[in-house]
Amino acid sequence: MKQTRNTAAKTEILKLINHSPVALSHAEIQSALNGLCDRVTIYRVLERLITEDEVHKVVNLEGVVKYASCHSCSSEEKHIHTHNHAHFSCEKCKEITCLEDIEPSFKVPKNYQINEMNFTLSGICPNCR
Amino acid sequence: MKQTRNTAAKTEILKLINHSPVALSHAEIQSALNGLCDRVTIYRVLERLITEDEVHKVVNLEGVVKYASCHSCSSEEKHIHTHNHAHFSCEKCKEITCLEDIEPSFKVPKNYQINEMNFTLSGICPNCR
DNA sequence: AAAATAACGCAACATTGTTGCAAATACAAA
DNA sequence: TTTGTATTTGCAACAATGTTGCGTTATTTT
Repeated sequence: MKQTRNTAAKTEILKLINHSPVALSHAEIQSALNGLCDRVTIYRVLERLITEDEVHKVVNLEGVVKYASCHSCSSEEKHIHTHNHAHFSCEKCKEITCLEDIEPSFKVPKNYQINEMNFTLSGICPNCR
Repeated sequence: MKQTRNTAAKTEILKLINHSPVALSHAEIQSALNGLCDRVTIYRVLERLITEDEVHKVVNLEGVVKYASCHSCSSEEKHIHTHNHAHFSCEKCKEITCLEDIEPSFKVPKNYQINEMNFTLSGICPNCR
């Protein structure tokens, strides 16, 4: 197993994501970092944070990739880490928030092996009404 | 209201999507068309087909945008057209299929106005097992 | 047939994401 | 503290995807 190191970039990016109530895009992280590190480094740090289960990736209805913290996921079960909670994508402010307490139920179709799910609702968030 | 015309490109693209059991990406459509029209035209035709409710857009877990036909959506209710059915995204063959008969249920959170949903399950499809 | 308008092709550009490689650095061990 | 080494970084270059402007072509209406 490859050892992973703590660097300024990683610390700052994780802090940003953890302190944000909404999921952040790569572009948003980059401009928030204000030139702290290279564009490419951000991609690589995000990749690392995902494999370390510190962060998860969400895609909104338009296909924009965003990153959110995993503070809702208990650390004890990180080895079976999944992100099977719903997300909300606001059509107005384009923000993505985690809806932790909504657990959708559905009938599993035969012959399909389900490993992950992406359940994103979109519309207008409380702030934009 | 802007008038819309039937062109060779539009006819062929719609035929492709309607005859495909899986959702198609822009790249897949382009190579299937074999140079019938320009890359940009495909984007514009797809846009048109979406506003005409002939086609809908799906995004898989990796953020790849695909297009699927709307034959499952009854034409009478096109003015209240939504695509609230689930999709399945195979991790192996990367194909997206519509799971028409799965209607997920969930508790609607307060203060959120929900207009659309994207419910994508991913894993291994019957063909890849 | 002429006028109006929708669709197209092309070129140019923007954004997002990836890869290779040499230089910088974090961190454990001496 | 210094040293050794694997990890991380920056840079440059590239690929894929999507958008826009504009002059030309095609379709529809009158």
